[in-house]
Amino acid sequence: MLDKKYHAEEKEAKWLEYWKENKIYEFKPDKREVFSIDTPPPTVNGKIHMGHIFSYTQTEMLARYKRLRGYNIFYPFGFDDNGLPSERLVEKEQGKKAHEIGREAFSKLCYQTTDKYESEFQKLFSKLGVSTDWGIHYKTVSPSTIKISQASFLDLIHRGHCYHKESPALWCNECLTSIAQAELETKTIQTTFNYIRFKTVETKEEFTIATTRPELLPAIVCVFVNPNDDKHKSLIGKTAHIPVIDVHVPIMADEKVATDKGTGVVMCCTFGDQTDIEWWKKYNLPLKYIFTEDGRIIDSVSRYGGLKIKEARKKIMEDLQAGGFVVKVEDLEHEVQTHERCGREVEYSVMKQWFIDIMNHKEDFLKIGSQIKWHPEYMKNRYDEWVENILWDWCISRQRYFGVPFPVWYCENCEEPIFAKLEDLPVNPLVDNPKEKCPKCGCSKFKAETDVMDTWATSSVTPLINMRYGEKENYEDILKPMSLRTNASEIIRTWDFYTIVKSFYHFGQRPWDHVMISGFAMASKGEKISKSKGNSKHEPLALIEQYSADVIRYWAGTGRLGTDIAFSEETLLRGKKLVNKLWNVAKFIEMHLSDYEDKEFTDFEYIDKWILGRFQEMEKQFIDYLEEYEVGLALNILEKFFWNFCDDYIEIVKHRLYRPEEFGEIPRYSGQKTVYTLLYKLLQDFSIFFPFITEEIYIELYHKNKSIHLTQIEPLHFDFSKEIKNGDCIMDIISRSRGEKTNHNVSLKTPIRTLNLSVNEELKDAINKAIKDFKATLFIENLIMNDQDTDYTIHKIELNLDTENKKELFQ
RNA sequence: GGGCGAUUAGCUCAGUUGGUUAGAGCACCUGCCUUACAAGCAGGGGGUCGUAGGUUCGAGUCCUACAUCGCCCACCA
Repeated sequence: MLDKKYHAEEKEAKWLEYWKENKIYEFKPDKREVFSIDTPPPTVNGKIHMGHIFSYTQTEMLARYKRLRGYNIFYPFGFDDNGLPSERLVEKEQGKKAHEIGREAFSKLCYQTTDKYESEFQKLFSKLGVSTDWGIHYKTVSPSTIKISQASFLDLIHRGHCYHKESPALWCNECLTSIAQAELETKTIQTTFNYIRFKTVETKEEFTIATTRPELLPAIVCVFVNPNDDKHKSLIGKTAHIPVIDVHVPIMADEKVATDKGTGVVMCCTFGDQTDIEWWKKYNLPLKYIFTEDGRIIDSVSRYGGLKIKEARKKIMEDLQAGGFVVKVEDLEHEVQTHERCGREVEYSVMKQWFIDIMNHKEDFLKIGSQIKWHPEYMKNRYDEWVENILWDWCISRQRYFGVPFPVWYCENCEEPIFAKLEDLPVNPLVDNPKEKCPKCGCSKFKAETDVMDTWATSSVTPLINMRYGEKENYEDILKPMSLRTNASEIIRTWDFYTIVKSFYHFGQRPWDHVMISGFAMASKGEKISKSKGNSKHEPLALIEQYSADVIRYWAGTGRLGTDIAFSEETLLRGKKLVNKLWNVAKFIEMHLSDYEDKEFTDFEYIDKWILGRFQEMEKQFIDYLEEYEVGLALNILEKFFWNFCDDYIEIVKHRLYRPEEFGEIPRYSGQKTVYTLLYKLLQDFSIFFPFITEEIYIELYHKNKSIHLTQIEPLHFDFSKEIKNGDCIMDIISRSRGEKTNHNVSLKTPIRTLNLSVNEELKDAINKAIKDFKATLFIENLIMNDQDTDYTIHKIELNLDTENKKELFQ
């Protein structure tokens, strides 16, 4: 017996335990086709908010759908715990920088901290009913992951797609590491645009350069003007004198100089921006690197050496002012590139870094991108745009501690890099040593590579981790490619792109068949959840306690794919009502199934055919939506059908279920069979969204299988199109008649003395077939039906307002 | 500046390939104790579908421009 009230907290805990014990979501290869999901390993950065719930739930629902369609689901969860995000978390918690703590101690703290947060994440996702197999979950710092990540690196080295080179790289002087282009975030800042007067050495001709970064004056290696710029043509070929710094540099011409920006004269520094690097390469300019790695001017620059970048900017401006070199200073709002992890403006550094070749294979990456089906389709543009516009090879080395070490040493004598052997992985070059002498010079002393890999270098191999790449017992056959990758749009350029890069290099093929892109959870409309604003007032665990996991899932499951969703108490309330209704209707149906035995039966009442037909129609659309990964739209139509089922159909069939002596045993059985069938199917469909309450009802009422989540959706195949059409008309008439009662402010049980209709032949036939249901539902005493060609016309609804009659009816 | 998306009732959102009177929930109003559910049921009011053009017999839906918002990218001279 179902309880009178559904107590979510108690039941949800019960079913979580049950699923775990019975290994309901365990992955075991068998004859079934595998549907594999590459779900984002969340960054373990300490904060769990509603956004996490949202982005994982839609994927989870898809896993449940595919499971119900007979697929063997491979759905491992992971945690992205290596790299800079974890380091920053630890530094924040400790109130100390990594280098102050020391490499080994710091790594230890990172492991401890990420473990702690991972268990919190796991707890949350479990509570949500995420149907992952926790037995195959992974971390991006475990020995087995490090091994795969290192193997991936070595494979790329051997295939010639990865190289070590001294080259300008983006540098963060807060995190003290190089970073990749994908880690940049644009920020708008207030600054000043400084117009500075220069002179040519030869003719003392004056010209002005506008710059936001006067502290780069000591790094100027060249001045550029546009060759077609009449105003500045005369400068070309002359020598510029840099004020205050007192250095001479050549003035050259380049098409890239825009005449309408600033003054049309540009200083080229090594390095101030991307264009500087291009010019540096193109014209083979000297290198004047003036910043230390922690963001100060190097000591060899006189007057400004040792100053922080911003201090130097201030001081040099003072000096320029004093010398009369400043023409004017304008306030300027402009955008700068910052490091997404810390917000610090990025600089450029020149040092040896490990790069993965991107620029030579852009066409291939675009081709692979188009072999993948993107949901929604327009998200593919984001990918294409990114690939088309990318400018740098992928820098994967980071001058940090907590990450996957490069399996590399360098010969102390000849600098030759020595790579670890595949069979020795994982290795830590700081601890382990090469087993052979340097093949080049025979030296046996080595320096370890101290850099670690960028976190994306590892998270880009999640398909390889999943398939246990390089292991004897692996899933390479089943997971090449995986079925589905899901993530939000912001990491198309990183996670999706890098995974495609690696898959292409390792296997020459796409990593997955489908990519599903979700939107973001917003704190409210137009307001992204952000830690700095602290606008995610709702703690996920508290919300689950308050509303139940099923209801939270309802919120997360609404809306269209790729579209942002606002946090909304109203939506939660709506979900709560829906869950409650499901419980109540199940109770009602249970009540009428005590003597029910399921058997073959085709002699359905007309109205039963109508609702079965309507369900079949709805479920077809429901499945179509889910096949397009439109979880929210599927839920939408299911919900709509369900309320109609309760309010319309159940109200009609009640009489038959309660009073077989009046309406007959067979019509009652027809009703029982209908509600038995439909509740089962509704539970299956709803189980995608509400795994807990549907399980509770299923086990109590059906229990044909160990769990509803192991059943299969088998679409109905009735041919009830006529019944659907005429049944809808009957429902219209019922609805209009009920309206008439309401408009008279009387109960719906008020009898109708006379209902006078004209109907077409087909509808007349339908009403006659459903006559008992029709009359009983509306309490019709007298039905008059005339003929007409069009569907129907209601001529008169005369209510019987006589209280005496009403009394009789209640008895 | 480039790309993509969004703009529909007071609020949160649906509206499939263009086809009668534009839908739902919440909120609001009016009724109804109806042998599952008052966390319910039956009704009602409320929308020039962002703006302006265009295509069409017909446009919320297709095209063009513009506006506003969001995301991604480029812009440090």
